[in-house]
Amino acid sequence: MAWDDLRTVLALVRHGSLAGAGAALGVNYTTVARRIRRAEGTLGEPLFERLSDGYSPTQAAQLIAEHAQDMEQAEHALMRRMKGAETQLSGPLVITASQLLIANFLTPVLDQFTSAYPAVELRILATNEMLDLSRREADLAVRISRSPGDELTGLRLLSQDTASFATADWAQRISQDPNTMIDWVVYDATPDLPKGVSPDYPNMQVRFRFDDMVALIGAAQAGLGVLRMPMFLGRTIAGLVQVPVLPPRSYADIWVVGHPDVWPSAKVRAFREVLVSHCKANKGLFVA
Amino acid sequence: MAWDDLRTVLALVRHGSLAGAGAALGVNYTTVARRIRRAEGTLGEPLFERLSDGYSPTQAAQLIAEHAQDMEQAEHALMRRMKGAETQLSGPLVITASQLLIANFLTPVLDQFTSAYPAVELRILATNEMLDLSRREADLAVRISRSPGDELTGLRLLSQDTASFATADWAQRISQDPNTMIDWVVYDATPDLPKGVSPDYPNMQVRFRFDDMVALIGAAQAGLGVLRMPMFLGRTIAGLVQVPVLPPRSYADIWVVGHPDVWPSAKVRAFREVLVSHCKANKGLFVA
DNA sequence: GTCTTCATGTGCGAAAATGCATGGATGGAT
DNA sequence: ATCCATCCATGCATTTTCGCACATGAAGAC
Repeated sequence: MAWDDLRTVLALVRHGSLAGAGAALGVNYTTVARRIRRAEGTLGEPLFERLSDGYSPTQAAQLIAEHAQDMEQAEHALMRRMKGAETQLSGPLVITASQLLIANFLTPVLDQFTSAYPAVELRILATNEMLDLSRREADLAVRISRSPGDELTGLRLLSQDTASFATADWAQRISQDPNTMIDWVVYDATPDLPKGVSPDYPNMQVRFRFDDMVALIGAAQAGLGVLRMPMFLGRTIAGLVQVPVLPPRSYADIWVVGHPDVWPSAKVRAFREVLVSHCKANKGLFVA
Repeated sequence: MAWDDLRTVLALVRHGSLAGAGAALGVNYTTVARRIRRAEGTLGEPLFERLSDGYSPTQAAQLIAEHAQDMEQAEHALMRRMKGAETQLSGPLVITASQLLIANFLTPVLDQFTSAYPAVELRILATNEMLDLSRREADLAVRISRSPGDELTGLRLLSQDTASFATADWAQRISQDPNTMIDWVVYDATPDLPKGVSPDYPNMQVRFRFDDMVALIGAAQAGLGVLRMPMFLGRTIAGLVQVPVLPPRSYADIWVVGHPDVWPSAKVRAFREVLVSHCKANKGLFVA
């Protein structure tokens, strides 16, 4: 039994269509179709029902997918360990962090790192998604969370507070009349007003909800309302000043996390060192 | 990373030479060389040192082999489970048992089974080696042992005794004069005289040792001495009769064992049924 | 010393796998 | 009702992979 055919079956079970599986495997979809046919011939058993809207796996294909998944895990473990054993400071390195963390705090780290190690091909994945470090979607992640997560190694970089920010216009209005109606712009995931608002400001309402933090910041910059955000963001972003509506409040820590297999790699360690020193030097930015 | 290349690395680490690995994989050895070169190119790292007497794996190759072994286990598990899920009574079925058990007791089972299920391509591995049922070297094994073994399912088929056998000539000589010198021919693995010999025969010596049971039987048939063997064998083999030198003694049971994944297969079950009924019908052959 | 055996590299032609383009079917949005 | 996106099957040209034959080098048997 060809192992690559097993992998192809897994991809097709996962994606449900030849095109999807082909894209995932980096081959033309006709190749997927042919490999499936070959596997069916080898096993003497149909693996998929050809439906008008895609391939539907039979029980046999599901069984294959189940075990091919184990094989895939072994492959990932292998790749992680090979990465972790690397000693040279060249070649690819993949880092992930949230868009805002990168844009507003980490750029000096990237600058310093690529200057120090020009042979490393650094790739940045600026996304809010939690990439799977076990599957090598990234080598190292900077994350805001309460703990590094299962089966990952982590280093606590920073403690941080959140506070409320708005345009200078709002700041002036609020200071002149604490009873004025204060508009909030909030993130979708937090449906209510932030907890811990000061009792000195009795009139508040949620004016807009956004599902995107960048858009939210834009709204605040445009004067649409007050926004709760991490201290470092409010201090960094142009056009916003802190307002006393929400007193500073401790928030989740910032960590650098990686898979223990990958952790010892020379490149990963080098990046960590630059990162840690930059964080130490800028501790004050994050707390009230 | 191509999974089949990982498998090729594993094979080469295991066998140490292109030719050996090629034979194990069922491909030409030049193909092995090329796949290794390709894998080295993909990983950007040498995997083997080319020595005059073969390929010597680097640490990276050993790491690959380690994980490819996990992948192989997953493959074996898959194949076992697919086999176990088979419901049709056709196609290949592999049985293993010792040479002597097959030649002297199991032939009626084979006859009956192939008559009842002519579409099954039955393959017999008549060997004394303990084949690895987890690796699908066989689907079912008839074994003489005290237990079915780790992670295998088993069914106790028969209890059996051993006793001493020799030519009629020897039998007569012994009965005429219990004090005559009695020669033994013994199996290599049991260096001493069998335990439990009757005190009625004081003069005994080991005359020959053999490393092969068939040769041993030939020696006994040629009158070279007395041989301890399972009851059913002594009774079945021409030219030998039981002699009272070694009173019948209980020996290890006969089991049919298989991997639990494969056990439910229709073919495996069908064979088991024929086997069990033949054993039940011939229970008496095995005990004194 | 020579011969045999077992090991690896290389070049060439056959075979297999792959990508691309075309054609056809289905279901949902407009 | 129509258009469009998405899916699949097939045929053809190209690329890649593979097996075979031949050459070579080292180590052990006689």
